[in-house]
Amino acid sequence: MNQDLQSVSPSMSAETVAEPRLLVEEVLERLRDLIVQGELAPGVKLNERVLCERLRTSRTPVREAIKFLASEGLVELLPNRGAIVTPITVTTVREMFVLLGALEALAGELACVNASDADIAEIRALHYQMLAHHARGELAPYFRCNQQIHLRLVESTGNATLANTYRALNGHVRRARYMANLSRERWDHAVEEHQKILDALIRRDGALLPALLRGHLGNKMLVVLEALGEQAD
Amino acid sequence: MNQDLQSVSPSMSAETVAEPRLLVEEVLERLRDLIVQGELAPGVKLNERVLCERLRTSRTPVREAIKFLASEGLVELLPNRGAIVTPITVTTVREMFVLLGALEALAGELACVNASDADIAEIRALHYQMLAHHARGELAPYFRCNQQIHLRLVESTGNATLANTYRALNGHVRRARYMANLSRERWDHAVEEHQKILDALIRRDGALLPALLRGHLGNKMLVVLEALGEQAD
DNA sequence: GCGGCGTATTATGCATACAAAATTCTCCTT
DNA sequence: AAGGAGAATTTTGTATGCATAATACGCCGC
Repeated sequence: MNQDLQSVSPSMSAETVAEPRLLVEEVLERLRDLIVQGELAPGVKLNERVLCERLRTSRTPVREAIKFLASEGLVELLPNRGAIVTPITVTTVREMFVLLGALEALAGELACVNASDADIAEIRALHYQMLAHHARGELAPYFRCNQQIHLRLVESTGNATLANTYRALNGHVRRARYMANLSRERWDHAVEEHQKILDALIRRDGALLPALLRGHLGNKMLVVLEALGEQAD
Repeated sequence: MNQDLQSVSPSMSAETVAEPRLLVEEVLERLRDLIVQGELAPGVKLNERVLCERLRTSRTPVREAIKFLASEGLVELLPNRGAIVTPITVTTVREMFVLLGALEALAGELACVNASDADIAEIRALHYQMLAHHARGELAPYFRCNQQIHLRLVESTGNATLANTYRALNGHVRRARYMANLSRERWDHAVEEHQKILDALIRRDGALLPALLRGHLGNKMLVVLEALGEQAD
């Protein structure tokens, strides 16, 4: 959904007039990172005064950013009692993965039709980069590539609304993922799935790709739910 | 996404202590209605002072509500220039319907598994009520029933995340719909589709229902795009 | 009459002030 | 010592103040 406050397009020209970014945007981005990366853990209370000191602003931008994040679902508003980081429950994780599965399946279908050859080439490059990290056992970089691939795929559909919705949901799920202690076996399996996904995309197989993606997401869900220490169904 | 600020659960007991609603909530709800119902037309500037007078508050709650709606996508923030009601373009309408189609398809699939018999009975009742309005040519009540049916279907999946995402997107689309000047022919056709949808739901036909819903949404899209005065592809 | 420049006005963004609600702490009772 | 009433403190929600960016207006030249 949110279209403005996050696309900052960090232009690299030396003479950018340094468009003075709005404070709310700054705070919003920073808060979101803190939450997604788990530094502000699920369930913790957001104390405005503390956040103000940490972010060096007054309460106004902080409060406005919190409202934004509330709509995004990353924080929950408790009337007269401020806000907390939205707790992660087995139920919501499961719900979100089901939804993400459907979104990625749609993305796969659309990508087969709408993605440019350049889009696919870029995803292919990311895929091989990811394989390298897998081979070296570099988990964090692997995850980054992985995320990039999925995001690029969704973006290659040309459907910005889809991409925005995906990003928002993905933010939530990523919070849960940092605990996902991938076994080598599962990891290898995920990589295999990615290979099939890439192949289907290159062949623009609009029937197969959605199914592969949905299955892939289903497996991701199992991993995360396992990490949450709960039986998945 | 947004889970708190809209579920107000208007308890009907005579002795509800009248929990003093937060002003932001009030403003948020009111603003959202104004936008969804088109009273604040797409593209118009949101002047804080004017809104404050209209809603009898200070700027703070208004500004916070606007941030919330920005994340929801109903308004766009223009740095240093306030906010406008998100314009409706052919592109975004098309994008949203594609997305809605996938969401409802997913909902159909899940509903066939998870919906209770009571859920289905309720949808069935709404369906017949809708038929009545159709027979009498009562367009507005027809639309209300229609909305209700789709919403109930999505809710009957038991996937709250899905339902929230659906609601947000649907809000956008509804803004475009008030212009949809349904021809009798198209109207009849839509009703036929709804009949098939209901039948498939009752039979819990998890293979057919998603396809029907997706097709139905596709047709809705055509109607709306037509009304937007633009060729759909 | 039209266009452009400089000023006046307005609107926005951020900070702060104030009131009410929630929380914490204290101290008393049992 | 545990529990609870009540005051003190903190925190939130809302209003307002102030600085700056954007806009509107008027004036002048052409």
